[in-house]
Amino acid sequence: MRMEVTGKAEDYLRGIYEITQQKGFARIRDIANNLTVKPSSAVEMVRKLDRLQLVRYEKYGGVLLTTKGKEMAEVIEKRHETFKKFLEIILVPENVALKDAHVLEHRLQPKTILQFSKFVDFIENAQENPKFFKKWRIAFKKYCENKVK
Amino acid sequence: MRMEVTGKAEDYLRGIYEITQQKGFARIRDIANNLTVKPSSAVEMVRKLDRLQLVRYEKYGGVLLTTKGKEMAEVIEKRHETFKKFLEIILVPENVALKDAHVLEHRLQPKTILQFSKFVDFIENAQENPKFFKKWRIAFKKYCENKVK
DNA sequence: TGATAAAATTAGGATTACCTAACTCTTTGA
DNA sequence: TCAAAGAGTTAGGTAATCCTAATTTTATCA
Repeated sequence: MRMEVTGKAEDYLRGIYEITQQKGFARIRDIANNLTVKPSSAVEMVRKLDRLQLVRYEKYGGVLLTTKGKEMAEVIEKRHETFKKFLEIILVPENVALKDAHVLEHRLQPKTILQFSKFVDFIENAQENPKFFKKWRIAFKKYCENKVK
Repeated sequence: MRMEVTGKAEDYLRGIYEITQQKGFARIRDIANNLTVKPSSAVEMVRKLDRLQLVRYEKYGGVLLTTKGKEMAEVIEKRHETFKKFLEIILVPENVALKDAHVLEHRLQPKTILQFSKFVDFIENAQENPKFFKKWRIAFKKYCENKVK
């Protein structure tokens, strides 16, 4: 069995991170709910993450992120936020954006992710000329509304 | 064996379409090269596409798209172009964009794809106010150059 | 035309991720 | 405290893709 942090492993890591933020630790059941999989699938992945030293896990016990796992989860979380913001900017409805942000996160090369993130910053921050960007967003919204199809 | 047109099947379909545009038909070897897989993998997928009636294929013969397959490939191709253009707009280098456009295409929901495509149109066409958009693109480019990291 | 090279196919495996069903722990409340 | 109920685990499968190595078919050219 090869041991790599695949896209799915990252999803789980982010899920565990989110749960941990709320209640200090994660149970298999929480993880399964968060990822919308069966508990048996969650156990399988958690065992893998344990082998990779990204979480600490004991049978019938809670799941905790290791330092390494937490660091990785934070990078993943940030990337996730970038994609969520980006989808908001291009006016994807929130319920759709929520699912698709996950899809966008995996397998993109660092350079592409960087550019996504720069784009989001450019639009969001834009301290240099706030009016310009407000204008831009309004124009895009209008464009979407008119061209109905 | 369930029979669905998965993400990978779409990749193959687009590959076959591209090859067909150039030389009228596709051989297994061409397909394997286009997709960067071994010929044995190409055979496997081509057989699947044949079962789905998306290509016509005979052992040791060429591969042709059916009408249905061609229609589907055209939709896929257009979507692919949208993502490629989008990556150009956010200044992802072409060699990186080429690979990542593929990644972006799969599993996104129709609404999200529509918004990507509207965004690209908005930026590219922008007949209403060409200066505004030129300004926008230059501003984004500058933004990327300054904020080096 | 027949030997060799090239192309295509098949068989047999591997990987990732998911599931169901049966079991085993743990927790909880009467 | 002890029996259900709930949570977690395991075993055994499925599906999609890909691979290597062996085999078969087709093409080429001396």
